Amino acid sequence: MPTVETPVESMVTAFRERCRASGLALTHQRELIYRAIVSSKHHPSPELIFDEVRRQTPSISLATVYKNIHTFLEAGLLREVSPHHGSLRLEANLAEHHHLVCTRCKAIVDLDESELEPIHLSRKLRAGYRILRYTVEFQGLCPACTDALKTT
Amino acid sequence: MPTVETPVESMVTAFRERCRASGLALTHQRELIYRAIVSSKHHPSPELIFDEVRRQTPSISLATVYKNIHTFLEAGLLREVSPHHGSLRLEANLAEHHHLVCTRCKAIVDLDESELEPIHLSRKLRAGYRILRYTVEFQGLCPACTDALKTT
DNA sequence: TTCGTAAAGGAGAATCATTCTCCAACTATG
DNA sequence: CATAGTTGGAGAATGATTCTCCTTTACGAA
Repeated sequence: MPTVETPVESMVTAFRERCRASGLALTHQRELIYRAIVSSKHHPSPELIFDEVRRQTPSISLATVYKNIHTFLEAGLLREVSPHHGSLRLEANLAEHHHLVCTRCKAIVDLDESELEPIHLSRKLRAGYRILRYTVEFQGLCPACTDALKTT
Repeated sequence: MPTVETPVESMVTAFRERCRASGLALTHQRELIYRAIVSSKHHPSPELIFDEVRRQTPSISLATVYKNIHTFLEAGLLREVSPHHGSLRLEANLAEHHHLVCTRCKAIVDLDESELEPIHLSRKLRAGYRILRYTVEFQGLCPACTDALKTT
């Protein structure tokens, strides 16, 4: 009689199917990397994933971890937590406002607080957290990139 | 008769006062760097600020730009657009959810969509943008860091 | 104003994250 | 199990950021 799959296992199963559907070879390393990310309760960096995965397969290379992370991001199997992590980006506008981030050209446009209704938490936030502020990050395409993709 | 200050000039004036109040020496380079950021309509990277500032003072060093950005961030004169830009951070959870980011230890915790009321835009977003999704980034302190700061 | 001192700047090396190159090993298939 | 096309491994290369070390500057006191 079949055992109920744990959430991690069912995600790994789905992962295998999606690899097959996308024509991605199902290698030992890929499954380890994906499994490490799914199993993590945090939002691990490539370096952390590498450390984890290396415990199972010490010969794995950091470059392999990076390559597969990008492969998985393109296939939509993973998501990047920060839409603009590559380089420090600064602003002097200290008023509450939000951001529109173009996923293609990485432009960031301000959206004033007044353009949005206030956000309400429907439950008390977890005990022990001290929330100082929030920002809404909208992801999408800016006008120039919307056009560029139409033309292509 | 006094001229009305432009927004940029009034921010630079406030900047000078806040430097004095914080005991920061008011150098030529600092004012140039701050002015470059305030004048930018985008959210510039250190490299872009350097390029801009170098047009006025070709001898300025990139290290000076970085050092002062950090000084300004600590003094609360600037804000970092991304709360976690240093390294790629990943997640396999593709469902809509939000993040609590600890500004001290950089931990990122998930907050389910159901813990928040839906967000409504009170006006039509700027024409030409194509919004795909949004994420609310809450910034604050996690329980461990809240305790750590109490003790210190 | 001039000076002394602490703070800040400049140049380039060092470090850290990420990507690339190139060749060997492996997966999927027949 | 042979083969073609992917993928993996190792280390060099690149890009962003920080550090080191020495020189210059800002600014309060004389």
